[in-house]
Amino acid sequence: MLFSTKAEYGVRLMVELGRQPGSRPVSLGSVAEAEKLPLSYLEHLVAKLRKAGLVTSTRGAHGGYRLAKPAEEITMDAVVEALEGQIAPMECFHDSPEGKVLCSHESDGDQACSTKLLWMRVQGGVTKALAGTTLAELVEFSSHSAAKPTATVGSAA
Amino acid sequence: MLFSTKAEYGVRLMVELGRQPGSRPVSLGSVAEAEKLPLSYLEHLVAKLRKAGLVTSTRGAHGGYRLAKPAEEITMDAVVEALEGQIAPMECFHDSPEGKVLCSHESDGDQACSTKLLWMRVQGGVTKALAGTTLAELVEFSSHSAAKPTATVGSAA
DNA sequence: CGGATAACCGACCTCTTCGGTAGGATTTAA
DNA sequence: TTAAATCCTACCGAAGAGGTCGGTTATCCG
Repeated sequence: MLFSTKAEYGVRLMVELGRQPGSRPVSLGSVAEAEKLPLSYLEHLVAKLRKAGLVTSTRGAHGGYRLAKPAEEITMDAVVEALEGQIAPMECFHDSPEGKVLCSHESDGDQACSTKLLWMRVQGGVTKALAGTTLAELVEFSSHSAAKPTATVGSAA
Repeated sequence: MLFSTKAEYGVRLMVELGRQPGSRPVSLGSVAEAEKLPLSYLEHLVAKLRKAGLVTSTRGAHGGYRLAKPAEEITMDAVVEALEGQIAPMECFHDSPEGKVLCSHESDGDQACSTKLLWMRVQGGVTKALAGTTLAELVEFSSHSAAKPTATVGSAA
């Protein structure tokens, strides 16, 4: 599998937030209820999203989460990266400070390692797909066919 | 990480085989030597490649492995899939017998789950990148810049 | 024939991550 | 002041990653 359920659950969480009018915060409990996901696990995931500046939180009773930006401005590369960590096809891949792609096998001189071409293309394909998809698209897409349960704004359960 | 070192090592192994003239089999030992990879681990990987019909083996002294097809006809989606298993962005994704993409969250009716659009695009990007790259390209690419150690055809060490 | 070489095979082992639980502390609206 | 919510840290079982090891079989060469 390319990604774990962290990305899956996290994206669903974001979509759920994206469904809401936007003014009132949505409690994690209601999201967990709507998506049938374990609340305590979602807490871990939403923490990453918050640290990445994708959602904001308000504590206390009637608190909850809401999107930090309009859904049209949230691209999925940021979401997935917040949840899964840096998107690289392979261990040895990492972005250098100057934005270049490095492969740690190239330490001996700057000769290309035989797999670099391949992983570059793969990474390109993935980031293009992720960066080219906005949260708004997913919200729209999922609300089409679905009489899906939506998180209620009030208290859960 | 999208892929593990299984794909990395396996691809390097294939490239190493691709460098050879083609008639004589290359021993795993010499590949391990050239790429500085553990021989016993490579054995597991090459077994998968063999079962997938990508390499053929000849046993006994002066035995070894060679490509089952010319490098131009080997695309990397087959290689990576043989090593890593089915290429799917997410646990819930699997190809149905008829070639359709399924998402197990859709069991209740055929309504789209909110993440399907995203994962479809990601998978498309990956498979396009993999299927669009041949082993021959990688062999060519790696031999350009490199005074890389090549597996000797004879005995290792 | 008898080594030596190498492919084959399966059991095992350690370490990390995944997916999730538990318990508590803190903030805030009613 | 109490209930609802976020926040935080620790833990835990299962699974996979990345190897290692020992042995078996097949084949060439002298």
